[in-house]
Amino acid sequence: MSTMSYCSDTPPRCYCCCMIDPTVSNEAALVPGFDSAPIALVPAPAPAQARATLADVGRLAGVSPKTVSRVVLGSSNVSQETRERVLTAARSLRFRPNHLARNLRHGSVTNTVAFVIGDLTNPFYFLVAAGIERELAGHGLMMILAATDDDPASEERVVETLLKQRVRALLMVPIALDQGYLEGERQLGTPVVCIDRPAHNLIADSVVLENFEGTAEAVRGLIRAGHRRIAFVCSPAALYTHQERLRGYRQALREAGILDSSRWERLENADGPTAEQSVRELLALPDPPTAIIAGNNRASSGVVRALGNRFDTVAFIGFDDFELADAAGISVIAYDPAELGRQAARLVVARLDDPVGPPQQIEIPTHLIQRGSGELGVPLD
Amino acid sequence: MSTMSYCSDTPPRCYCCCMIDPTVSNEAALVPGFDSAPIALVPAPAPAQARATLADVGRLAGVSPKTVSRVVLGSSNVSQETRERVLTAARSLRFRPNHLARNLRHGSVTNTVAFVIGDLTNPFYFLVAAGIERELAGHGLMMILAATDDDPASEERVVETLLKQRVRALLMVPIALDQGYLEGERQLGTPVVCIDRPAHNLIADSVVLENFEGTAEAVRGLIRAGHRRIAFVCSPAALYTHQERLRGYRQALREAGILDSSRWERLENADGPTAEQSVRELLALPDPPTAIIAGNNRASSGVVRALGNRFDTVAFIGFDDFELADAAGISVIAYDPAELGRQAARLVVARLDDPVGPPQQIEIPTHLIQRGSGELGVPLD
DNA sequence: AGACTAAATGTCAGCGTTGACATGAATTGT
DNA sequence: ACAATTCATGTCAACGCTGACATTTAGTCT
Repeated sequence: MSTMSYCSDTPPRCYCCCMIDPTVSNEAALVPGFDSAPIALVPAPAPAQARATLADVGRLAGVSPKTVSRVVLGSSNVSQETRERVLTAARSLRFRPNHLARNLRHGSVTNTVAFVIGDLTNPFYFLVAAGIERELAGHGLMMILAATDDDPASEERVVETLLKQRVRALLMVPIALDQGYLEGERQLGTPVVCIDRPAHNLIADSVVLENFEGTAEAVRGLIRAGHRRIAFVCSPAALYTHQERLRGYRQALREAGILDSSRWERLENADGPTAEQSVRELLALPDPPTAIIAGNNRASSGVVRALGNRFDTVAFIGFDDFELADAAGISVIAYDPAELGRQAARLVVARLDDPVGPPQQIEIPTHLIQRGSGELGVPLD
Repeated sequence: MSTMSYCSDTPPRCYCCCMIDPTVSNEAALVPGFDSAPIALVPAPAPAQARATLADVGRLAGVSPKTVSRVVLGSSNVSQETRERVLTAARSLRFRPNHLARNLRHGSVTNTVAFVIGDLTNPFYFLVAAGIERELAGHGLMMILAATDDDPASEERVVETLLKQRVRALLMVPIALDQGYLEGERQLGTPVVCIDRPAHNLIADSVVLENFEGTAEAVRGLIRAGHRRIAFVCSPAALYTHQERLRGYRQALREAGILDSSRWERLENADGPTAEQSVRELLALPDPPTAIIAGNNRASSGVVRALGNRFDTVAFIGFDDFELADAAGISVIAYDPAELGRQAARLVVARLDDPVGPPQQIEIPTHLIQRGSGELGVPLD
């Protein structure tokens, strides 16, 4: 059948070293820059029965493949009698039109839109994906999900693979510092829409949150409630979103005459444990903060853990809503992640329609949900 | 360019009635059963510059398309000098091999595996998807996500669309009551792997949770702690998973001599509010339960809300872990959703390797995480 | 030198589909 | 009754790519 050697006689076998895809032929050794993925594909199964084509159906129905094609596409120029004969034949052969061939014929335009995410385990992106999926489905487009594991180098590799599959458009959460490698593709007509952060060195549409204003407004509320020592706990400042939120935080403080807040800023790491640690440190200060802002949902988890029973002595507002925040009475700066996805998908569709219009940037509004934790006043010292 | 009429002069335009895909030609009216989706596609953009093909690159480099193909595939039978000339030409034309054409040539076998989910907004499936994506990526396969919105009728429609795209395999959370419509496709060599619940009328591999034993073991623990009035709150009993968990619950009670538990079973609806309501009702009984089992994570949310401050008087164990359950000290029957996805993806790969082996069913182990809420004893009456 | 091998490259066909165009039959108009 | 029109169907080529096979060129061996 095919010449394969395995390192084990019985399944489960090793697929990383033993498998050679017979459909790729033994020519395939893959060249960097083109088919760079150093991954052996699993072999195609040997089908007991071949898949029926238009020609097969035509043969059975006694008509030409073209007539079958007409029936399948619903052309009106087919006699009722022929149509029925063809449909019967098609059903009996379990015919299913081959969209690869159709798309090739039509200039290799597919209905697939890729969504490239860094970290698949962040529930935030899932809700975004849900919004995208739904919006795209309404336009006959399918969403393909690809992850880059937050690895900038992997981003280009993944995108390259997707482009070879001729995806119709790209939706992405930019990870790499430079998306310039996509400029050529954009000129070839592939829309690129960035989500949550803007692209660099690439003319692309984008959908971002009201990071600056949302955070500033929350901090202004704390200040109005009398707080002066307000901490900001978050992930590395390098990320666009966190930059913006930090800017918003500082802006609100500045308005209140607090010019240097570096003492209350903890920006090192997004992971729960570290945010948790930061909060413990802050609370151990001789003049601990009376209010805390968490820059994202992971930081919020950390803050919740660190506050423990001191929960009603320190005001707290988190950016991003999370499950059970309502039950716990935690105030958050919230927004609709699905709306983010929906708007991004809309931009894709708009861009497919008008490839040359000026780039658009949509800002998804945020709003403060008051549940108690953010409305605490300043404790009497 | 193309003959399109819009119902509005300026974007954003209506894409549901105005758009005709010029690539699909005006023949396209779509026939039920084949291209049934009643959705007009967005038009292909008019690229400023055409996409380069092997022939274009060959022309520029002064060689035949086949030689370019050899270079791209990394064949060794190309002189170093030619190789470089070709690579230069390819880069300057921004050449990118067309996988549609390649796949067509190779018998329409793609590297795309579809994951069909009912409800995209359930974070559980996202973690599963993450596991799938990662495992598949290791085998050179991409994951395409499709949602059915928990609509059984939509399932077949979505699957049909995917099959026309010639996905390599199907991963699905079965929603419809019958997957028999896939039997033909399976015989054609497309592996089908069911996740979380088994398929009906279809020989398919599946990955499910240790629903029965996990629940039974949790209930046994409650019984050992002295509980006799143990409630079970969950979604409709029709779902396989909930059936199994309910069975496990009843089994453990039966072992303790409690033969009729219907009084403590609340199975109506998975949504938080309703589970919440159920718990309130249970607690209002003259002989309220001293322990509660929640059948899934949504029910758990409801229970948490309903318990409120009575949290330390009623023992509680939820099926499925959830964010901040640790901070809240809630005991859960947990498992690794990513592992579910990983194993499912492994089954896909194994099935691609051996299409005819006997169907496999993998059970993902669950384990009780004790955090306090499930270890409460029986209050003194 | 002539036969023989290996390496580099080319020619061709076909994967399944559908536009463009052609053909033949039935229907219409005058 | 005959051209003009409409309808049903067929033929062919091409989308981009790569296996199978053919050809050319350079290099090796006796």
